[in-house]
Amino acid sequence: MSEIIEPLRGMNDMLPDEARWWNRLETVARHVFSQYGYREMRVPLLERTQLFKRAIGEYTDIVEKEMFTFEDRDGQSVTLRPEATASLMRAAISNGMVHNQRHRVFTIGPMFRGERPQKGRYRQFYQIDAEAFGYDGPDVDAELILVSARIWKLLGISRVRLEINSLGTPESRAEYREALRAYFTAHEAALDADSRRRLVGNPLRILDSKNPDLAALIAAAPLLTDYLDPASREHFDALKARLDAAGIGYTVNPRLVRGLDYYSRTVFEWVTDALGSQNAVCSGGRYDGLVTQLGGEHTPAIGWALGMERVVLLMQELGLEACADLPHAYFVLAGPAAASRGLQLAEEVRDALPALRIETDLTGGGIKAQFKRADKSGAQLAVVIGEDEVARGSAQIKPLRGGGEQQACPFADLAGRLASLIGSAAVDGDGAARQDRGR
RNA sequence: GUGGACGUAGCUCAGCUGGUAGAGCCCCGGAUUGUGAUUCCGGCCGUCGUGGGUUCGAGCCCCAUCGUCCACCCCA
Repeated sequence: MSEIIEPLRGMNDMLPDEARWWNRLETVARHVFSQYGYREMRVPLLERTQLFKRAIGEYTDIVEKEMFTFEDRDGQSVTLRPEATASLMRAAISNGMVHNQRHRVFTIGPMFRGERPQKGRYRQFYQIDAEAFGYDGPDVDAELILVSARIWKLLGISRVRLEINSLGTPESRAEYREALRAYFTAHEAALDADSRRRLVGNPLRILDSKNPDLAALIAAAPLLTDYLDPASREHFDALKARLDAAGIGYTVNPRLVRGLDYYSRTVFEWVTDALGSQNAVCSGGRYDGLVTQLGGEHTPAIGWALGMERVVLLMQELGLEACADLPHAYFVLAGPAAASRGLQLAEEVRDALPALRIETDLTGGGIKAQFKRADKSGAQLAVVIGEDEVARGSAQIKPLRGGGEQQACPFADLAGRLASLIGSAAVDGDGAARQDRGR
């Protein structure tokens, strides 16, 4: 045997039991997107490094130290996308979608960031991204938040809280940045090393510090809200009114600044207290200047990204349900003739009841062993087909959970009998269910 | 990138002050003839993360390395 090849740090394999949760989340998200007219878009995972530098900002942590960047065969610098918005907007520009047009889109897929892994933070991680471009009013800001809120609602997620803020225009933000820099420079002695570093690069990020020693100093710092230009303030007030009208609870967090340079005006973040340190499950904001930065015509835009592993973790923590994938019926097939006839019967049942999950025993082993597997599979019913059954043209159906007697069922009635035994809910197709393989 | 904890069978873990490894689960088979989940019996499973070092001897000590987890940082 050769040496076993291990996966890379922070790269995870997703096994079937885990994937059930992801499927549930993705199914719900796709459903909600279709309800609101958001259409799917898929873009490359690999882009020119320059795209991310220009979009996210040269001096952000992501670009400075977290990107997977390397040279391709032609010696050109390429990067595995650390987030989706830049790629999506590049694609929108490349394909002429921003010339006096409006679009609402979403994409689902992996992102890559070379951070030290911990709970809810991995080097390859998955996001669901929603973006709307071509709309400049606060209505679209509200709609995007409603889309995310509806995903929580359908999933049954609680313990998430919405925080919102407005960053204003780049000009008012610059003015505020200088005010902050002046304030913190005056108190530089009280700052920790990280904050001193941020004082030079991006003083707004000091506001995000988790250091309790800095809490008082930060609380007394100038407020972004006081520097907001009138148009941004009006926009923000209108968004709040929309949210109030829709019954979406939120708190205004004047210290919410976000880490990507391209944001302007509205920013928001859904946070949870159930996941430890990585508490942001979905966040985003408006990026009206990005398209121009990427060489397109001025196009207002806004979007959010939802961290799929964080939401899955939250679903599990809250005891919610995943997609059911346990078979409804398990076919026990004893003997060569039965194996062949059984597969054929299973096909007929699948034709008649498309939502039913049927697992056939493919081992050709003894009946006892097959029954053990039938039980282990979690199926509700075992359908037994052996030599006798084939000769008689009638299967035996045995309930494996709860009560009920084993009964004979002519092959011709199999689909109908299974449908009535299993129940219409399951036969019609069920989205989510608790799975108990045992009792 | 910084700090701390950890890394023993497929899984969860035990292994006392160093003397060349155990349990439960899982899996396979059996407890008379075609029926599971309970019970009983039997079987399979390990280069003790990896590489060095100390020692007569290391899973237990030392160093390095890789990985996991938690926090910082960052952010989804």
